[in-house]
Amino acid sequence: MSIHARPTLEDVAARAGVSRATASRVLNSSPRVSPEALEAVTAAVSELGYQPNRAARALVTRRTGAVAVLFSEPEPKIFDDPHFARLIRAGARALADVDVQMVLMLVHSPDDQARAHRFLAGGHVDGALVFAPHQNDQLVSVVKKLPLPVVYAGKPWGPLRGLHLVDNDNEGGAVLATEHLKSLGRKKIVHVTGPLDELSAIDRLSGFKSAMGIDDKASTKLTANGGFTTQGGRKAMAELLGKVPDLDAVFVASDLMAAGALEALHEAGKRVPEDVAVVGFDDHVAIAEHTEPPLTSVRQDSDQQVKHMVAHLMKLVREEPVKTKREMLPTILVRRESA
Amino acid sequence: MSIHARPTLEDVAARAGVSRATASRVLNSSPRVSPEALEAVTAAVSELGYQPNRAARALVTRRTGAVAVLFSEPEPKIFDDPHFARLIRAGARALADVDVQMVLMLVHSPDDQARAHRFLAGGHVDGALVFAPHQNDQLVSVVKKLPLPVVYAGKPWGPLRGLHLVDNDNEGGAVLATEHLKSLGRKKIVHVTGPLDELSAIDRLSGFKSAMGIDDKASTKLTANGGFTTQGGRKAMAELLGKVPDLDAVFVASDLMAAGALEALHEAGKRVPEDVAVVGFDDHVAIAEHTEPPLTSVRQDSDQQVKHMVAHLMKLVREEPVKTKREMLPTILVRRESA
DNA sequence: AGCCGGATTGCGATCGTTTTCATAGGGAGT
DNA sequence: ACTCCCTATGAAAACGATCGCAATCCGGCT
Repeated sequence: MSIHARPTLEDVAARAGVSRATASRVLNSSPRVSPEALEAVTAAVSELGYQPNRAARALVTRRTGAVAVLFSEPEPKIFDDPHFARLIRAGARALADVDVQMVLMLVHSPDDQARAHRFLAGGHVDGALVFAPHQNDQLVSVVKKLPLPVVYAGKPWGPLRGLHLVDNDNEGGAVLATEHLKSLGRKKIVHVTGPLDELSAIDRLSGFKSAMGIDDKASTKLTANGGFTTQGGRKAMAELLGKVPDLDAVFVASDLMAAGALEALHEAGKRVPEDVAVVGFDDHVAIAEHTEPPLTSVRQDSDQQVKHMVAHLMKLVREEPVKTKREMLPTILVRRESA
Repeated sequence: MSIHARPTLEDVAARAGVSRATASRVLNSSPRVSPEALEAVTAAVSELGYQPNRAARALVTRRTGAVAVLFSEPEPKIFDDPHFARLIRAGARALADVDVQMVLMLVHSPDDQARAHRFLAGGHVDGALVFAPHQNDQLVSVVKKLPLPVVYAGKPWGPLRGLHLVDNDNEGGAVLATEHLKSLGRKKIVHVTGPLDELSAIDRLSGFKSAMGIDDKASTKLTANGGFTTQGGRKAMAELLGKVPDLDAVFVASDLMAAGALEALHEAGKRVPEDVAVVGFDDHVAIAEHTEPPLTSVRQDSDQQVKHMVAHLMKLVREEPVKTKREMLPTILVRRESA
């Protein structure tokens, strides 16, 4: 063992005066080790600054200690939407916490899909976290038929049976928002939706409808699509001001759109919240706290969501039993000044 | 070999009627293989859908086939600045292209630094790409003393000797922008800087000063710090309008700030570009094309930058000779309507 | 004293590659 | 025909961990 070579388990064992096997058992916290052995090995490990060789371990355990994180999202969104950065960050954190490598793949083109498929099928990772909210996402169909543990963020489009996922309670959050507006005494409440090829947007719309006690036909008169972008939110709000001149409250399905909606309201000379009360969704602090006025919003905790996804995935990877295939995370209303 | 087990090199060799060694040589494109062997093995590989086992390879080559991508940035920025998403995306793409796994680490707290240090020292990756623009970044000092190939994005703070980096020509770009404004006949040109603990911001300021032919003292009268945020850009612009009432052009050190600056100019009743010409920096399309009016900006190609960083790093990893330790990427001016 | 059984331990095989070294094969040169 | 050399190949030894199996130790019983 030269000075510069990293110590191996063999070195640790020698130093601790035990065999490789025993040292290994200590590292994997097996119960079948004597207290003395445990202590000796632990000491040796820290004295030598030993770190297990991932490759060697992976070779024999047939686990890579890495998971793929797949984002399927059209180009422009990734750049604009701060939600992504947040999710990526949460993923990096949560995976690092369990000492698993995160392999990030951004999948857009069919080329990317092919690459992702090859990579996943190649057994380079133990599992995958998939963020693919859109309708007919090819990535989902590709991933589905792979013999690989997968946990989805939110509901992917298509049949859900057999899929593992962690979703936010979009519908419940929308009900919360709408009820809040009603409780303020608002009579004419409208809704700016997200793109209706995303189930989160659809669920928020359902929540709105059910809290309002209206059906599809009635709801088209009270809603407009803002596409989850600031510009879209602005336009949708303007549209609604035209369709429903006497509106006095609006539930906007994302904070990004709400920022746009506020601009449109200001331009139309409406005061918030006096004339029109506004509730957003996401509780994206960087946005919600800096709008004029600060935005009341439904909080969905992405950090928690990702953390749960990771925990769930790791169970699947270790083939531990999971109680539920689908987890639903609660949402809460955060009051600021806009409603 | 059961149906479900992935084929090994042994299987490929058997099918091709050669030995493991020869098959391996084909996979690593060694020159010492006969054309027939090459063909037979290639065929066998594709028939079996063989994919080499990374762990086994890593074990013997002592290379992991993974590199770390480290971002050191205070929390809020990561969420707001679209530049990050772009860099991450470019990194994912460029690394996937060379079939290397990207391990993303976002490093903020001292805790994160410790974790990163442990991880990097643990030999879990072959090298690292480091994005750490700020002064006195602990991450840089940690990374520096590791015996690990590292390529920096832009100049890290501190002594540069021995460091490998790929930088954009910030100074040149700033000169380009300023000269352009001069060539439009503008007489009173001011500059909104980025945070002066980032060398990119400093370099852009130097470019401005040298194109204007002014010294430090003169420059403080003509500049204000916008901190690379939209809000900051707005405030800085307002400040400059106060300090230099007769200004007729402004070079803003980032598009994000330029968006803020435009708002401030509109509020002050200035027309762009008639009263005040504006040039941004980054050519961040999602911003520059949607401002009012569309923004003339200096393009720095982040995709290229990252691609070069990856190429450079891979050379270091393979211990190939590199001609220059430092690469400088050119910038160009993209004209739109603001100047 | 002899035997039994549970708790610890170590031996050695194993994972799937790369790589060194020795060998076989086959012109070319004498 | 014999050597010489160069090319293509294969046998086998790594790489550093995990884990099944057998061996050892020890106290407690008979």
